[in-house]
Amino acid sequence: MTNSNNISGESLLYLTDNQLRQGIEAMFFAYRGFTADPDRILEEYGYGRAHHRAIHFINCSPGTTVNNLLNILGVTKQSLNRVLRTLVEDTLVEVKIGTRDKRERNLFLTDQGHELQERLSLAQSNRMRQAFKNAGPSAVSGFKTVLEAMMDPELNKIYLNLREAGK
Amino acid sequence: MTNSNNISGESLLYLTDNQLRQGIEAMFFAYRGFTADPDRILEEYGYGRAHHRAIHFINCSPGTTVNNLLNILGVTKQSLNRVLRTLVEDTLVEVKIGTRDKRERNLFLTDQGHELQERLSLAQSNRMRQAFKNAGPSAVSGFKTVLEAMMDPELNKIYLNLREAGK
DNA sequence: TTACAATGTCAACAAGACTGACTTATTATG
DNA sequence: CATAATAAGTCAGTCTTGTTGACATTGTAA
Repeated sequence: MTNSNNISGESLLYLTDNQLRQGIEAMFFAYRGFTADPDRILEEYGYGRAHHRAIHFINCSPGTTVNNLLNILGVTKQSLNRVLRTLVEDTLVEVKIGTRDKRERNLFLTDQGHELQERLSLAQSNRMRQAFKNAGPSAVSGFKTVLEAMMDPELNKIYLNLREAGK
Repeated sequence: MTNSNNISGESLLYLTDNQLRQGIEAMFFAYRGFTADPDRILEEYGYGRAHHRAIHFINCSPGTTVNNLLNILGVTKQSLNRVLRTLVEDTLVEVKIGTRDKRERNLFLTDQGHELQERLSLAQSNRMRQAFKNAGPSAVSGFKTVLEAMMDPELNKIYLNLREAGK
């Protein structure tokens, strides 16, 4: 069994090199599963994960600014702009000049954008729902606890802010 | 609190759209933390994540073949070969002609390769150890359970094989 | 001997990240 | 008001890492 050398109890065992290595590999393989379903949908549109991320976070925070999105995504202005430009050209994203500060651009999904967003979200949520169902509530709680502890502190802040924004 | 609308108990609440969305975002932000430390080390060498992955799995299964590595990594022969070639040129990886089947190439880390592997592993493990420590044993168990449920079935098989190989 | 398999290689291409430099509006500050 | 700072967009060039397709080499198996 996995616990053949469990002499000192789980509280000590769970930090062995082997357990850590398994954690690393679990992240690697699970992340591939995590992105596999949306990737197939995006391919139809000629889009990539960068488009997915932009759509996801514009949907979460409608009216968000470009700068805000840059902070969340952690990429350069030039990199985001390329993606944003195609989404605007394809009328999935709408750009409105800021009301308070006219330098800012507020980003919104169009109806078409929402349509794709929902397809992507459904595909990704279905897999996560299935995983959560199989694992059970307490496993889900542990899953989130570990992931939150694994984030960089600034990213954890952003994550928690989004959490509140989602009511 | 997060449970302000917890009327029907956790067993029903944990599958709401919001909980699923949070799971998706947790994966996104945690994966960035997961790769941040190794990325900084790899930069010194002019390497990328592709090199890290190759080094990791050669270390786990010394003497593995190219085909085997292709299955694990899920990339094309050409893509892996480019990475492998630089690692061999830099004498981090050694290639030996197969004994059973002389068409096969068995891959090993050199001493230099082990050195980098240990630096990378240490950096990544440290973060995971910290996360595991903060979260506690039962959270770690839940973390792995959910990740395993999230993998594609074939990837889960590969993951479980590696788990056994690691004693 | 012929077919198949494992590997390596060449070329061309694309997504998506980066840096650096520069422009255009607009706002804030002295 | 003039100047500095900010938000955004753009152009050009580079890098990594993935892709296809075609082809060569070597070794195994039918």
